[in-house]
Amino acid sequence: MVGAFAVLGEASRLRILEHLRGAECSVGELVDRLGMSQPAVSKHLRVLREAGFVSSRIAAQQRIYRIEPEPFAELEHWLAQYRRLWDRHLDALERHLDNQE
Amino acid sequence: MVGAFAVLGEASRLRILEHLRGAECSVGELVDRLGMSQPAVSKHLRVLREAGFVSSRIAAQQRIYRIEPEPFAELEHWLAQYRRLWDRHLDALERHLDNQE
DNA sequence: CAGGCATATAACCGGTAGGGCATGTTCAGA
DNA sequence: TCTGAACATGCCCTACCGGTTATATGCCTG
Repeated sequence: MVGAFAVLGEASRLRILEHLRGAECSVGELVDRLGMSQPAVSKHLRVLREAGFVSSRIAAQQRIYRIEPEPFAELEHWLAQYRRLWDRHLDALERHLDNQE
Repeated sequence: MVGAFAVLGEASRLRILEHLRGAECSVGELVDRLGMSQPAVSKHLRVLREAGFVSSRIAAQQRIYRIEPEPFAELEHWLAQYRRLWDRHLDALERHLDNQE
């Protein structure tokens, strides 16, 4: 879990994810949009890929990257442990639903 | 936003939050539970405090720390931008499982 | 008010992460 | 098969981060 946060705790990587959120993207397009060197972008993409946030497919000479949903689902699950802190109403609702069963 | 993730991208700080999730806690109690030096714990608490994840009140010679909900709400909000990605994923998974039957 | 406890801060150090440059690798097209 | 495009990787350097030790601060207690 800490690994996922460490991956997201980097401005360039967050920007990459925001770009990929709209549509999948080649490395070159990301380089243009981020104004960073191509090796730097590739390194970040590698980190994101090894953490499962993105995957790539090969199209000719290009690598097309896209977002993968699983790590986000894990974040959601982690966050749920803390949700009752700021949404006690939802917590009460959960107890209500539990009692329904 | 990236700041919040950077704060969470550290094992000791996540452990601190998990301890505080159950109940508020003094620095000394955290030192005992984490098996770390007191200055290290204080440094992490400072980072967490400046990021808004925790707040402290003074009780005699002790500082009692507790979780603050706002940053978690911001995480929730950030995650919502990506939620539809894994909602679709879950939908696809369900359809896949349905087809299995 | 002196002493001790709980915590914060300072100074320092070793590891590591991010950036750039140079280079390797793969593939399309002439 | 040769060339160039697109991307990955290796290497180096610098900056920052987390940890420890030592010290400062603030508050109870005798």
